[in-house]
Amino acid sequence: MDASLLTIQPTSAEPIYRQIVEQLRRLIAGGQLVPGDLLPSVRDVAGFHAVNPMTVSRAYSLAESEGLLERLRGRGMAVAAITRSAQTPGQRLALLEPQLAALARQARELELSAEPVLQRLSKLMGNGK
Amino acid sequence: MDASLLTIQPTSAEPIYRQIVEQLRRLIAGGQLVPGDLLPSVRDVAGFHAVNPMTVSRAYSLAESEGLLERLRGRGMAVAAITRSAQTPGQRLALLEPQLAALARQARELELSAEPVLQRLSKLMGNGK
Amino acid sequence: MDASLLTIQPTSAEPIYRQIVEQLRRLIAGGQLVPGDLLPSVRDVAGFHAVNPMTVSRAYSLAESEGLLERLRGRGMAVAAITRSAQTPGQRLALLEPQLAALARQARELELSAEPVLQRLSKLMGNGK
Amino acid sequence: MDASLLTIQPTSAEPIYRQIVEQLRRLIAGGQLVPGDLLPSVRDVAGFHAVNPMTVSRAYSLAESEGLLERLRGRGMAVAAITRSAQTPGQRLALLEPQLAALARQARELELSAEPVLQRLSKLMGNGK
DNA sequence: GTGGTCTAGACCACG
DNA sequence: GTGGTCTAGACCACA
Repeated sequence: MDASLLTIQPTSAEPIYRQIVEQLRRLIAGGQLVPGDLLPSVRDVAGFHAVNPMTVSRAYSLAESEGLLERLRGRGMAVAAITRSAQTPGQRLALLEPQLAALARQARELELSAEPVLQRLSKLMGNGK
Repeated sequence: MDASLLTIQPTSAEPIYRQIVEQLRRLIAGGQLVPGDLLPSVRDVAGFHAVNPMTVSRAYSLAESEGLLERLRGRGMAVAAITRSAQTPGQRLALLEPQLAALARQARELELSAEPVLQRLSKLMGNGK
Repeated sequence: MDASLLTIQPTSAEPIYRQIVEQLRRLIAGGQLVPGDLLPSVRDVAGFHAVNPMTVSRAYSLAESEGLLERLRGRGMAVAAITRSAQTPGQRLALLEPQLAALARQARELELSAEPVLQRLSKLMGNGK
Repeated sequence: MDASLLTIQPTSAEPIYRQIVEQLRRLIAGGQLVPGDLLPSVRDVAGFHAVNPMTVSRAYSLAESEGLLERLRGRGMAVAAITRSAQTPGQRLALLEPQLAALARQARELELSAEPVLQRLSKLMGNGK
């Protein structure tokens, strides 16, 4: 598990710590990181990507507080065994409500009808899934 | 052209001034605002939405510097004549692409299938439209 | 003397009233307007160029206070008989000092040497004059 | 890179924030600021020139939106990598054209011949340079 | 430490 | 009436 696992774009509008957390979230959800996997150390990641160690540390801490990672004292951070998927699909959908409402409003401002928007979104989501 | 034209969410992560600029961009692209239309005055918008006039002014100035609006001295701000309104629906849909992509990504992270998300969005958009 | 004598660009960054004053100054300096000439009425100018009569009036008043124009009661505004050219050339050059200093500073910021700047200015001034 | 890099004239008709943006544009075009150079912090500039930090911030933001500067989060603002510095002297001279034209016009209005104006400017620029 | 955003309130320029 | 500029000061996000 080396530091090159992560991709960081320092010029992006998205904060670096959030880039890391989001990537971890995806890597875990996608199975590229499985429970128990050890993450590269803060120092390694910071050195490899030339970012502030505090930023990496902050990302790890945030991921830990979300239950994505767990701290193994003396060994580092590892992917947590506990998953968040215990929530019901309805609860998870509810988390998207603000984004969905914003999207609906924006489409209305653009005088777009529902059909093309839904079609495009469907495509982006891989509608077979 | 009254101040209720704009929607402002003070609690959003997006800065107020940018919410305004983005909305103007969409309203113009969608043709709800056409070249020459006079916008509500800075003071009207500020009063109506209970925000600081300078915040609105900043939005208008930015929109002007982007070529969206033009100043009619002593009369206010108007939708610029040289504007890329009257876009095709496809071009307008493209303006939503980042939001759609983000939504798709988030749904994937939440392990949500396309169907319930599309259904909810469809309802929010008034799917008959 | 009709209203078409003046050119007004409402979209210019230069205030309308100043556009008018500056044009009057030039027209008088250039001899196109000679002392005694009657100017078009405020109402004519305002109507012809679709600007606010108050703006034209303000310009005329300003020109009057500068000694460019004089008010002939019941007849309107006329080019003043008194000229300002009584000043010595040295005094007039002194009026340009701030602009000259600013230009020198800007040229320095651009790492431009004196020669090309002087050459260009000379050309613009019609160096034979 | 200290705050004395910039010159601010609080009494000028040109807004302070624009004075800053224009100076940055020239300093970058002239090569005195090269891509990657870190600018003095908003607080330093504000303190040094006794202006409000927000005024400086506004200037930096504008310069960023123009592509002149880029934000290095947590470190400050730097001259953008994608920049049109290294211009030819001719291109740099062109940036002064509006000022030169205005000066020529004003000299003409003041009935000044080219010679004394050029002489004075030459002196101000240190004509040996 | 860095810049970003917002407020409250003043004053100015323009029409 | 319109928008523009600036100040003083607060709070936040990010590194």
